[in-house]
Amino acid sequence: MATKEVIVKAINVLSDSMRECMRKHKEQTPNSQELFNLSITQLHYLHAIRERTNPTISELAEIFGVQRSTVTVAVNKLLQRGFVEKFSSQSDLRVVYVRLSEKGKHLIQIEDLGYYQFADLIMETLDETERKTFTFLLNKVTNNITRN
Amino acid sequence: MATKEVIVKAINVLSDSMRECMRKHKEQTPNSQELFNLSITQLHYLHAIRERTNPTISELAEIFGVQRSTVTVAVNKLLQRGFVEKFSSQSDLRVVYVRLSEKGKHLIQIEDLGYYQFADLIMETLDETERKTFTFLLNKVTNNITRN
DNA sequence: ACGTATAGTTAGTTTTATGAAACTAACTAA
DNA sequence: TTAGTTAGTTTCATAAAACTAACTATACGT
Repeated sequence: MATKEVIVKAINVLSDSMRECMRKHKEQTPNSQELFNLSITQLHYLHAIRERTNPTISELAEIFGVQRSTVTVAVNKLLQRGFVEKFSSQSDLRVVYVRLSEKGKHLIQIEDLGYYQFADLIMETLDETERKTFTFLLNKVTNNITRN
Repeated sequence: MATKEVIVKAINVLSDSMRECMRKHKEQTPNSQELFNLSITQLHYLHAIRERTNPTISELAEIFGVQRSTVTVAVNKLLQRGFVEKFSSQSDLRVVYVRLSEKGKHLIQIEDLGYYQFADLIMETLDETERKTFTFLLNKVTNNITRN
């Protein structure tokens, strides 16, 4: 099987499997109604906000390829529920920054536990040496992509 | 960095990067309006249908953890646009099977090209040996997960 | 043959996501 | 100071996705 095919297959299998895993995690978590009553899109926003330092509305619009108005609405919804905070730039009063609140950080941490479960699922296939190698390569790939 | 952290980071980085990559692919593809005027959810349905042989409505509802009525509506929408076909079981006339039409198969193939681009992005980080190792391990993981 | 269970559909509703257009406030350059 | 731009918001409209409840048609057990 060619390299590309392996990757495409892996993308399909792993993303299906992860969705399933996250769904189970959500079901198992207590108070999940309150915490997880967020759409996938809203979770994407929280992640994107966590990954950068204080993005602006326009940056988020750029990242997701949507209109600024869409971001305004989405962020305001997260604001109402206390997951994020907004604050103005001092040098340019038009600009609005967004960051996670403590509650938002906490939520994402709980969500990460689902990722951990999935990570376990992946790792239980491999022996100790393979695990090290896999982790090393994954890390290399990840770092490279982050750097663009 | 611990194994789990590497994986969680990789999930975040890779899924962000892939979303971005698929968006670009979509923009670059001609006739994308007609072909890709599908939501992410609808694409998930097409993938799920491709991965199995002739799932029923109830099976799809189980897979996605939604009501059967939701699946009926989603599948009918795909049916109207000619991406899937429905046909009844011969042994139980209540049961409806779903499969991809030729047009649906074609669509997914085009979408796979986006995955290929992403695969390229991943692979360009690694040298020949690393690539082989990475592919081998990924294949092992994937096969194991598929087998449940 | 009758009653119940199952597979799927239909109707109606709610929530979320999105875009377009009109708007305010703030900044920039001439 | 005036004209134009930029950042963000608000309002309005629409579509997708999900649910519940009521329904049809089929299957099955007794």
